Amino acid sequence: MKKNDQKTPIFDQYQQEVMTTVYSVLDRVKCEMMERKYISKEIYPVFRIQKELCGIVEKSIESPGIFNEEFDLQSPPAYVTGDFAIETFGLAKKLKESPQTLSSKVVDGINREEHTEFIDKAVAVGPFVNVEAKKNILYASTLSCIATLGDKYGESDINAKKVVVVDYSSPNIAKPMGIGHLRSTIIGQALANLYEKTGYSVIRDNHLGDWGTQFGKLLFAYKHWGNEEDIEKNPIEELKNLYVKFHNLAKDNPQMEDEARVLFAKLENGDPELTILWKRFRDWSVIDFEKMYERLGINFDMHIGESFFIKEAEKVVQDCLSKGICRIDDETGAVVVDQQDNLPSFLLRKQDGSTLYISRDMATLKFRNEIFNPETILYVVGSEQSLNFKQFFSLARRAGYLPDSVKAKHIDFGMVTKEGKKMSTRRGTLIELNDLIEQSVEKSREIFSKKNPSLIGEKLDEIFEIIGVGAILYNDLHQSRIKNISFDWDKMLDFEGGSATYLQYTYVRIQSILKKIDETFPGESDIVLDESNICFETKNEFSLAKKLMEFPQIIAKAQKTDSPHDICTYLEELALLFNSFYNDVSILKTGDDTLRISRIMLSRSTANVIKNGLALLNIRVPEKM
RNA sequence: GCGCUUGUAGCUCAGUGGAUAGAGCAUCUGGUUGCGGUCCAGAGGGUCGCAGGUUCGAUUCCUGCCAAGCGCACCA
Repeated sequence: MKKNDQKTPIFDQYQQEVMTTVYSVLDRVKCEMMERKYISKEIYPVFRIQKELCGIVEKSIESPGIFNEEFDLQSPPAYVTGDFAIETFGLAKKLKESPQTLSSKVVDGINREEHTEFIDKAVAVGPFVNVEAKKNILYASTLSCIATLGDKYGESDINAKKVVVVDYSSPNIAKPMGIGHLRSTIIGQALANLYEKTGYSVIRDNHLGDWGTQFGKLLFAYKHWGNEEDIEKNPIEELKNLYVKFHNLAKDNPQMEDEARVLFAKLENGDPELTILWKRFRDWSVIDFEKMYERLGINFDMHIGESFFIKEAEKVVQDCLSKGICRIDDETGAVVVDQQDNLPSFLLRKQDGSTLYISRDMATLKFRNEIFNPETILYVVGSEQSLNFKQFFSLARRAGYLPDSVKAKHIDFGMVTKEGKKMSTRRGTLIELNDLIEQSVEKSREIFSKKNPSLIGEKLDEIFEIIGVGAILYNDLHQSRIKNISFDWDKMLDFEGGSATYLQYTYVRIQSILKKIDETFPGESDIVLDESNICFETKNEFSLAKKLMEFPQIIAKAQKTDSPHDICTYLEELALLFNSFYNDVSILKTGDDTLRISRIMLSRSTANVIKNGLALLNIRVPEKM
């Protein structure tokens, strides 16, 4: 079918708007590359210790560079004395020596070293080396580092000057956004934050599902049952009703699907009337989505969407045909990509000539590479699409749209299920995001106004909003991505144990302590002691500081493995350690001035890290609750 | 039928080629006249789905099987 390139003025105007946004994002990224002040990895005690220990170990076994920069700082099990542990099995294999020989060599090397910054001494236990740190140095430099960096503690330059495009949320415009798209939105935003904090310049792209056969369906429904008045009043609700009505009737009238496809093909050929309608649907939806994004604290650089790429998608098909990696099917006339790399064959263009998801995605990929030159592209999309992404990446590599230098990752995640079944618009089991947020916020209002009746004032609504929204975000992020989440109102709104609320509460409690301190010892809550004066007394205090020290490393690992839930696990452990410390000693009653102020610094550092950690997950902390 | 993912404590989930597999909830015991108990400490509870294999060592890697979920061209 011959393409009609005469788009309506509306479409042209829309394309120009998109390009304006794209170039402003590009400017921002270029600027960032030149001017961003990165926090050097080298200033963090955790990385300095790692480097020091690695150096000594390599020296003591006379094998410089053997770790190849992959030396991991591990902690020994709880029942073993020692701050760090090294196991020599791996080395033994590489060097063809016995683990025991190596561990005693390493221990000798460590104990022989005189001018160390953090490392004190070591003992060998069979194949293990248990290392003791200079505890006071580790403790003081960690607290001092946090006090200096504040909100920036944890950021690093590990991935400085690299660009990542994160493609996430990507709701379909013809449908209301439900809890399924929430996962992509939340995970994508957390990953974008993680990448940014390790040095990446991040481009956040909401690749709207604003094209495709579902628009044919919506146009069909609108033409048959659409009521202007109702739509004006409540556009999103009415569009949803139309969509559901279509599906209900199409079950018994399969020809409706064909008619919808015809309408979509007309739209793709630039039918002016349909284009105007399409643009209206799109605008309404975007406005509606924006409200939700704002509430969840999600921010995108652009909402380009698939519709932008339809012309280029056709060129992609032509290009692939000329490169001989796909063919026109003799019988149907559709464009087919044959079985390759053990992947089943699939279509690149429909029989009626209109584009498909994968051809538009190919064009999108080409565009992103040409304009932004990214090091990595993340596609945050549910795992039910994993076959599609394998086909897409395989085709893109063969077509030369995805050079080996560019990493493309499908960040997959499990579904949100209800009673073991996927929730969907069609089944009517979809829970809408608005309802979810409302209910969560209401629940937090209910619980906290009862628990803490003294909580009054104008900021109350904001506090409940922070708690309610935090509970939703955390519920989604605290378990590993890949697993299905079974949807359960009670669990989602459970504010106990391993929840955002527990972490927020710990933060608030620290703020309260600091306030109390200022009443008794005015001005002490924000004193920063000189490193040489910072001290501690109990084991709990040290364990807490050691945990605080690990934070930058945890961020690096969470980014590297695309696992926001590592941050959750870490924060829960941290909060537990703080609560132990809190239970153990009274800061207010600490008589010794430097010890008391050190403890205040420790508490403030903990609050700081909880805040920074939750911020990575897009969760805010209230000042009271 | 083929492919992908998952299977760890009663429940929800972490974790790992190596030292005695961990949290939260639930159950039981103890602490607290507090810096906000939405806390802390402790106990019980596990053949890490089953069976083989690789390895000095496997819950982790490989193979087979069982169970659940998802996917397998004109949807996205």
